[in-house]
Amino acid sequence: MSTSKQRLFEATLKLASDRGLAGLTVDDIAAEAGVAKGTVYYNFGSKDGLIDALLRYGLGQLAERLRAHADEPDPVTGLESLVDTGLAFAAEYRGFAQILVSEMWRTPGQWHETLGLLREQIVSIVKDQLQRVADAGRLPEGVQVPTAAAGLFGTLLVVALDWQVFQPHRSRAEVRDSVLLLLRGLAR
Amino acid sequence: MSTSKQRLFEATLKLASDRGLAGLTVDDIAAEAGVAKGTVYYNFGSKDGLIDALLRYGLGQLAERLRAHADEPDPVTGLESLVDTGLAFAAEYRGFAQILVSEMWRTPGQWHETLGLLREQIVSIVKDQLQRVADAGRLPEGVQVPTAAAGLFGTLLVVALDWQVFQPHRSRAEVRDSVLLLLRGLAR
Amino acid sequence: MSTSKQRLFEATLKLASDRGLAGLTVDDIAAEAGVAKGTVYYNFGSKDGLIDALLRYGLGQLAERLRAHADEPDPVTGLESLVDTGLAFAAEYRGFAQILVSEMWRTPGQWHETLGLLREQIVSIVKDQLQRVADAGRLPEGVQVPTAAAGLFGTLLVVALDWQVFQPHRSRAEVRDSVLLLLRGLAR
Amino acid sequence: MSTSKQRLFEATLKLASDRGLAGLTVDDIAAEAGVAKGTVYYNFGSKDGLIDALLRYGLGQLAERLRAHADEPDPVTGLESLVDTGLAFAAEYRGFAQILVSEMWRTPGQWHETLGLLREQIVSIVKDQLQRVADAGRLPEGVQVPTAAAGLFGTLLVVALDWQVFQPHRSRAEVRDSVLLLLRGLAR
DNA sequence: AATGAATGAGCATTCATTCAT
DNA sequence: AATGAATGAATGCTCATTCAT
Repeated sequence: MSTSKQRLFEATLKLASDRGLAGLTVDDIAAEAGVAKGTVYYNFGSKDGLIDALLRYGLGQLAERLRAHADEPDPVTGLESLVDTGLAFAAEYRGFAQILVSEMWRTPGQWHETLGLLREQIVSIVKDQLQRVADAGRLPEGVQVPTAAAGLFGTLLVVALDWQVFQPHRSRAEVRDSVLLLLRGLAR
Repeated sequence: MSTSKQRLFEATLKLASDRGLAGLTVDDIAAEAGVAKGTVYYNFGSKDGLIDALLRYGLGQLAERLRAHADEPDPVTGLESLVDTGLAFAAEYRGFAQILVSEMWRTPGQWHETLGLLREQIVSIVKDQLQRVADAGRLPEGVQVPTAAAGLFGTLLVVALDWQVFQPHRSRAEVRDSVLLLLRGLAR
Repeated sequence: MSTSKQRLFEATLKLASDRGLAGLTVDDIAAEAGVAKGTVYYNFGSKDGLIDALLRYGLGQLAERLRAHADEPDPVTGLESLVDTGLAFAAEYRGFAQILVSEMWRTPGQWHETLGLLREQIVSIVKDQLQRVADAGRLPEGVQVPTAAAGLFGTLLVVALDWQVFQPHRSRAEVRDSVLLLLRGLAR
Repeated sequence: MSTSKQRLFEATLKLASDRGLAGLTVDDIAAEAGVAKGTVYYNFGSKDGLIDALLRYGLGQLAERLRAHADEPDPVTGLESLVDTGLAFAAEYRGFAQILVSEMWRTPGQWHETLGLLREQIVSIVKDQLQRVADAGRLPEGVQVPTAAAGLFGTLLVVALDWQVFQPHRSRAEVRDSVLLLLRGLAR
């Protein structure tokens, strides 16, 4: 990836953490990245194009990290590891998580299509891990894996943000453990 | 409440469902409500004033409905009832749920203060209900009630929206049951 | 017509005479008219909208003036009078004539549709006058009235502009007479 | 002429037919020509330089064609032949004719100086031909040759474009004949 | 001789807000 | 209590031009 693109991604993420996507101007992004405004349009065509590319890039990174735990032998441990990874990612890229939660469920939002596809990707990883837990007979009867996966994804996102925004005094370990406790409720 | 205010609330909610708060103009809101633009400023002082009042109004309604189940004798049944009510509210006022999820965790968001107060109110209701479950010894050991309450609030919001936006074919009953199943995992 | 609209028409015409339509900025038009930039958008929706309205307004004025000579008893005199009126109009509203000649034959130009309709209107007036000349047996045999009308309209426009731009030293009377001489060639 | 220059001329002409000069970007021209944007600046120094060179090139071609009929023995036949050639040129290079008519009478237009010189060249050829007709005593008395020449040039341009844009169904022969009929009116 | 990534001044447009009625 | 014409700061975007390769 070109230096300009990388710098613009980083600048966008940094500013989005502070102000959200709505209050983000191309002027500011370019200034923060240390490039001219035109560079945004040369590389991404539009502000939307930049955000779209950023979403794909960021969610790609997340997917990669989440997949890294797929080969854990114990399915429940793997699921816990997945949760831990998700939390760590949200903490590291808070701006990104805020973008996701702001835009993901906006009906015809400008990036709805992109987000739908990316969500499918992530949810699918969670689903696979949950399925392994289910196959091991460690999910309560009646739980539908696809629904549970979608729910778990959203919950993780929201819990991570709630922690950062409203309970910043809590340690990451505390939050991770409380989510894991909830998950543990699932296991017989 | 005056007719104009009521009409403006309804118009805002309707439009927010389609476009989110960011893409909402005072012109559009006034047109949808069938009043002149000046009326918004006469009644609420500013666009932010309108949104702020709308948030207080909507969350007040939600709090009222949630509290209605506080006197259920069995705490677990009460918790389930609370979830059911939350889902129903989100389905009925989708635009409102979208506003919440879009704005709630935006750090210096324009309505951050208002939302923080309102969130506290709702989370507190959930917390009370969860505490009753804990007091009855039906929560897994180690679960911290305040954390769990915040998490449950966010999860409910997110699951409801995910249902409406990405899985509209599913019936409300299905979604409710799957959330309840997860909750049931908590109970021994 | 509102004051703002009128002022914007006049300002646009004035500036278009100096710089043509291409080099015209909304900032400059608004400043010249003594209104805020937003007023352009409030009244006309866009820069194109302003130009479009201006074309309709200006061509309407021209049509009105041209029709004023329709009741001249002698058809050839009427035609000469029409030419004279056209020249006077072009001299008075040079900017308008420049807009017309710049945009009229631009294939998918932004105002192509509007211009086509308006051209039809003017050409039709010329056509009626020419038809009266033809009915009086004073057109050379074989001349097709519709074609001749379209040609006369364009010629008038171009001769008027050529006079103003490249031969400003010539008096209006001279130019009028030379065009009339050409026309007189038509008459037996 | 280098290949790049030729390709850029052709590309500019092609695009100008569709969009006029104003809506023409260096990006588009270079893309259409199949060269890099920098090549325009390497060869012509600026966009204006390219247009300027194109105008000289195109009008040179036209002048060459028009002069080819100067040795026709009968002056009226020569004039008719000149008209025919002009129409044919406009039909072949419509984009060029559109550029001319759009820019020729724009007062301080960017290429005003160049266009003035070139116009003089063409008008001079027409003037010579008309003078021969006048010398043969076949112009109505009182017609001033310089004025008539300027008028004929503009008329030809405008009639040709009107035909292409608003009356494309008419055959070229028809248009030629109707212009010639008008001219014939000039002859005793 | 040619390239194309990068630039930044300039522009059309949006929209919350004001105020005279 | 309500209106809507007018405002102007703010913003996304365009495009001719430059320059290192």
